[in-house]
Amino acid sequence: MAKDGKTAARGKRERLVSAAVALAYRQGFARTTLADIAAESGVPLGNVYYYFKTREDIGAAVLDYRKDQFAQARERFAALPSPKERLKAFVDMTVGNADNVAQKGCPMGTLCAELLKMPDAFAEGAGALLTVPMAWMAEQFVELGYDSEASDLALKLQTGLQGASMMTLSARDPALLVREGERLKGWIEGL
Amino acid sequence: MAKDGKTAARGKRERLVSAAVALAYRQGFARTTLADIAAESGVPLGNVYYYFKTREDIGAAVLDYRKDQFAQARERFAALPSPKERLKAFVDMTVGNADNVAQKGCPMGTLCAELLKMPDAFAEGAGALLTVPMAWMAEQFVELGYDSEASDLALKLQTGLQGASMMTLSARDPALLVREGERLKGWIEGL
DNA sequence: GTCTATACGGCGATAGAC
DNA sequence: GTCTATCGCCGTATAGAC
Repeated sequence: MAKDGKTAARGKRERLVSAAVALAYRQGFARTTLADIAAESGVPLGNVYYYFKTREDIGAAVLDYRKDQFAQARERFAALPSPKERLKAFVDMTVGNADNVAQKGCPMGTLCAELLKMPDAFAEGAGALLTVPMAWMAEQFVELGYDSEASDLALKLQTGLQGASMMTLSARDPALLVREGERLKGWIEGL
Repeated sequence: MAKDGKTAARGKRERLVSAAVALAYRQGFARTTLADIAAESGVPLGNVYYYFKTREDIGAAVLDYRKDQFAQARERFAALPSPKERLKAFVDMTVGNADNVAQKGCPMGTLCAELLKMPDAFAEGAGALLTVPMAWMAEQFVELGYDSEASDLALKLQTGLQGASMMTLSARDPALLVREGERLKGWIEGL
């Protein structure tokens, strides 16, 4: 199956993006070279340019990957019966990554912070990594009947998760994020 | 006054560090070159190496500068009569920087996150940028009589500030940090 | 589509005159 | 202590054979 070039090409492109995402998360995008990405994905350096015209394009692909990651999670959460369960599932998703967060920070938050310090064209849209999930949270709170306060509550939840992620990273202690996650889930449950 | 070399040297060194700190805050340390720092401080490139053996040493100086910045704030806060006022002064310090935070994030938090992704030797001690202030907060809460919960309360405060800073950056809206700061000060006041 | 070889520029770092 | 000139490496990007 799928012996055609397009499929092979897509597979390689995906491997390149995966490698770039992993490396950008581990060591920051700025410090990630094309040689790093080529090595990690097993693609020869020169071939990278068949899939991406410039390094900047790879950065854009990394950003898109992370955005898509939330979009997919959002679809999974949509299957859950209540807004509270959906919100708690989001918290669980973050908490489930606690070990990584303690070493490399929140995948969305750290990428967002890094890209927003880059020249305008490149940074464009990086803020969405955190604001789009927050807007989704607000929708859930609306569904819970908190019309006027929905965006405040969403801000509070996303702030709590991001703050906890930052402190988890600085203290290098996953338990911290786990604990804050439990607290936030309790808060959601009690609303 | 101060015609001797040592003083001139110290002045130049300080200008170099100031430039490095500003550039690392604005565009990240990874993307900051020695040429950038030399240009911004008005020191010729070759002369930079009289003050710093390696680029890594400049990174260490930037980290030290930020650590010292808190140490100095801590001394100022010590003059305030009550723990609550000291804690609120800390919040005010962060909120007072809201316009910068909206563009470049928390000076401590973003540097901490960036350095902690670097090789071990370099990252060593970057976590202190957030954990040392948190430990100071805990001392204030102890003084308020919250012995057993002091570190939880400190974590909550620092988490709130860092989370608010991250969301302020991603939304590029200073008002967000101002609002969260007011909320946190109200919480402190009511303890 | 794939991969090797290489051009080109920029960056960290050094040499050495002043 | 100060500064110019420059070296060598590495990173992005391209040329061109297969």
